[in-house]
Amino acid sequence: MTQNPVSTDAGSDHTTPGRRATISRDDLLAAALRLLGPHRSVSSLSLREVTREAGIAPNSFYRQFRDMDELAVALIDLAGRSLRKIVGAARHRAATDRSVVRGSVEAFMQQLRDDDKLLHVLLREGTVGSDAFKQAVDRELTFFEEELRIDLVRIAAADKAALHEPALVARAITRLVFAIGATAMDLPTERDAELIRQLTEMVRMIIAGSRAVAAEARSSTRDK
Amino acid sequence: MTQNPVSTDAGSDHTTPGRRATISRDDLLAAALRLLGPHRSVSSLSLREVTREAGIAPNSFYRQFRDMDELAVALIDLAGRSLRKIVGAARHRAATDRSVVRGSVEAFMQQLRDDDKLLHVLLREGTVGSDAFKQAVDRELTFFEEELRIDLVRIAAADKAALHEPALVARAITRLVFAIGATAMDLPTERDAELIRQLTEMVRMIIAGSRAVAAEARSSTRDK
DNA sequence: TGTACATCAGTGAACGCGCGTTCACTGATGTAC
DNA sequence: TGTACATCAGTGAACGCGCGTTCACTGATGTAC
Repeated sequence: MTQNPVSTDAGSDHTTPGRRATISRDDLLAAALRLLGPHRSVSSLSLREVTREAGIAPNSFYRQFRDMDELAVALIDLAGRSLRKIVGAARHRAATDRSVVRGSVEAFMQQLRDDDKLLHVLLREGTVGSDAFKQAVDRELTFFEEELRIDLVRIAAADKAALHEPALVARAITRLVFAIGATAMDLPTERDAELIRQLTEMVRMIIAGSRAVAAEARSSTRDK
Repeated sequence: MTQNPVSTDAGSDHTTPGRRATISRDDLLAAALRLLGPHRSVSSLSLREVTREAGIAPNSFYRQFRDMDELAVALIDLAGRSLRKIVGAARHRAATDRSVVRGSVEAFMQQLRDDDKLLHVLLREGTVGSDAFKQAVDRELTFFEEELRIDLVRIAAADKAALHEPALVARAITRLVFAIGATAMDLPTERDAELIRQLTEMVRMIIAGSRAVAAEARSSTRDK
């Protein structure tokens, strides 16, 4: 299991007089993460469970968060930041390579298999929960899309192969990879290779489709 | 709000001596559906809530289902059957038309906007819940993929435009539409037109990409 | 048709449990002088 | 440096609540004769 640092400085340590702080927001976030797994989702965690795991009294929770929903949102922010860092690194590492797509997909699956709880949260909990929670998840997905879009445009320019609506391509890829990734969490590891192949193929099809549409649009404009 | 018939004959009405049956499995399923909405998911429903809504005593629940999980799975079966019927009809209606893709996407969104609770269930609850529940959702998605695959092959044959890995194409389209659809549930209706456009474009890109890859593979084989 | 009986769908009451939240508190830490 | 004081992070106990589940029951329905 990957050790998640949870060093988000979420509490904005203002140095005011008279304080102790033996327990921090991060401690609670870390405790919540420890409780998560294939069979425990954020929405099923109780306040008392988290404080029990963190080793503090239930009411101490309120010193850090208004309620569990606020903790859940903080968890999503954390997860998004963590994942973008990882996949971003993988993408730039592979950028010199020919196979950016496969490299990124592999990095993604690897992270999934390392049992990254943060990734689990982001992948599977986007559709259930409070509005604030759902918005937090959507925000992270949008960040992802934007980074991917920039990469796509860059690569397209380098390859001299224009893309049709790169923003849409980025969105489609992101949502698809996340959707398939979410189901992958419950599958045995033996299926990973096949899943990577399928995901890679899907992403390539989307990009090829975008190029085809772009080429088609260009030629039809020329025809006019 | 669409009136959902819930006439699944789920209880297998065996005519044994001495029975009454003033309440049925379907009554409980209907009650559960009534409670669902944008802010209530199946996993957050309690047994007592459902029986309250159905107007029976809490313990009567056990005459129909072992527990809430069994009810949730029954709900998924119902939802899958309902949605496949609707989209299947839309697809065949549009099959004569040129725009199968757009027609299907529109039918899908229309159903979503009719506040079809069954659709909500299927779209958004696939990743949280018991194993049995998740498997039920996955089963329905797989049915969907298979029907779509058959349609794709049929259309490709008619158009004389071969597809690369139609099964993968069907899977990508299904998962993508469901993922985007799930987020659409929370958006205001004004965004629908834009969403339909995006979804249609995405699906077309996937299909175009599949054709492009197929064409490329064919030409490279010919080159050999 | 009428009567005695068996079945079992649905009930009312009760259980123990974990929950979120509140309250007044305590005692270590940091500050002022 | 030493002392008195203010702050406030964390606490222990208690609350009322809705939950899932159990139990022995009741009374309408269908069956046998």
